[in-house]
Amino acid sequence: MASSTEENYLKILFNLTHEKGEVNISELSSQLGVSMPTVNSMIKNLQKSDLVHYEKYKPVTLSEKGKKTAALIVRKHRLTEMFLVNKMGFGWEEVHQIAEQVEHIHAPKFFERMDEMLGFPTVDPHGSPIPDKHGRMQELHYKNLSQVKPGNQVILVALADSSSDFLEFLNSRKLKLGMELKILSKETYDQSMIVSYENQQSETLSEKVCEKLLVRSVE
Amino acid sequence: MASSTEENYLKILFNLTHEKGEVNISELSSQLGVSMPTVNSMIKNLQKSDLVHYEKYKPVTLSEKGKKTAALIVRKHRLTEMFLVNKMGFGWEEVHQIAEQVEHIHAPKFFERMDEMLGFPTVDPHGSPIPDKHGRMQELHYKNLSQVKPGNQVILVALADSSSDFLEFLNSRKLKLGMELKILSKETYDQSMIVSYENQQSETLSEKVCEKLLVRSVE
DNA sequence: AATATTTGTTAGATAGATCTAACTTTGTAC
DNA sequence: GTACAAAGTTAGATCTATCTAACAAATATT
Ligand SMILES: [Mn+2]
Ligand SMILES: [Mn+2]
Ligand SMILES: [Mn+2]
Ligand SMILES: [Mn+2]
Repeated sequence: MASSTEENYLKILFNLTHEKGEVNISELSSQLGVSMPTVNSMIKNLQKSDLVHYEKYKPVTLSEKGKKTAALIVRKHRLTEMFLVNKMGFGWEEVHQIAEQVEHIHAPKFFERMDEMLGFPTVDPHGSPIPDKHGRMQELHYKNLSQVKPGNQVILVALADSSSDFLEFLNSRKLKLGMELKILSKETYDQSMIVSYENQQSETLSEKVCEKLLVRSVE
Repeated sequence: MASSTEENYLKILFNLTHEKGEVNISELSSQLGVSMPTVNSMIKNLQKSDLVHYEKYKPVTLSEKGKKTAALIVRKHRLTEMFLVNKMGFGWEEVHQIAEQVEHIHAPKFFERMDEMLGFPTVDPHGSPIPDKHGRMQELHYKNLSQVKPGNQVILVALADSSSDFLEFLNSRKLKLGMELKILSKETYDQSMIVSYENQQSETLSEKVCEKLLVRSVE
């Protein structure tokens, strides 16, 4: 069985693969906060357990076994976040650090029970998909709000950044998933947008923020 | 901060202190499933952090700091067991192994929230007291059922053994905490007792079982 | 009291996860 | 196409948690 340390490597490998396609040693090093030699030796280790494919000086890729293992950890992480928000009353900005620890618990029934109590959710509180119990995750490709043309109306469905800083920013602007947003205008100089939501307030959102808001069109 | 390993040593030290008064290296060794030299070196380690008092060839005792640290881990363990039973629908025989892992999570709000949701319970699903958030635990000294005289009526309030084997045995006899029991008779040869509960069935319980059932008198 | 058993300690080894320093390979810029 | 910078590797050290083998102290048995 993989140690917590190994599990953290696999999970970051899994997330970086989906975000950027390729994963190299220096990226892992900075994401994990450990030195490159440490990553190098751990990767050799994971290779011995057939969890990754690796050749000297080439990017690291997860094996099928590694992908499934990683997906099941991500599943535990996201189910935990959902449970903390929906069943225990935490804010979406508070749950990541707790889930980071709970994801390493080995107790299948514990997570099955969470899943049941939550009604088998398919996304976490930040809109990220929850892999199923076989480790299959649907790839959701949403638009950035920054790519939407003025006059259009969309629904906020997920976030490309779940850092607590960003989540607190969204709290301060009363932005929540599921909200309908209408793009009133876009400033050509800095790409900032004026957005109104649900007939109430309207806010100016910088390009940086709009790039992190993932939306789908109102059908 | 103490590692999970150190936390497990402290917790067992805490429990053994309450059960037997003294704690020696070989007892720790067998309870933890590690060799005596391993315990010896870990105890020196805990001593360096002022968590235990220790002199060569003498029993180990927790320092005040160690007692409080241990009590707070026991608190997390027992709150978790209570949460799993009362809020997640687990049986009392299923929760110990999960709590053994969850107790090492560092997230005060997580356990405070459990506590609130449970209505600030004072005992766990096996009747063991839950230390308060300052690490103070009330010492409950109940009678053994085996010490009760025939004809008397008592309430089952706690267990001196929470192993899943024993809990499954209790399940099979439909014994639950809070039940009123009446001692019908006691066999002088083997100290077994015939006990009736709540007017329904009556069961013969061996001495071994009666010693593990903690009761208080019906007032 | 002498001996045997149990309990505890010391020494030395190993495995996992990490580091720094030094070196090598790969990729980029001129 | 040489030279520089960035990325990656190797070697060697450290710290934690564990083990076994050998020895020592405390306790129990006869
Ligand atoms: Mn998260
Ligand atoms: Mn983690
Ligand atoms: Mn327990
Ligand atoms: Mn534990």
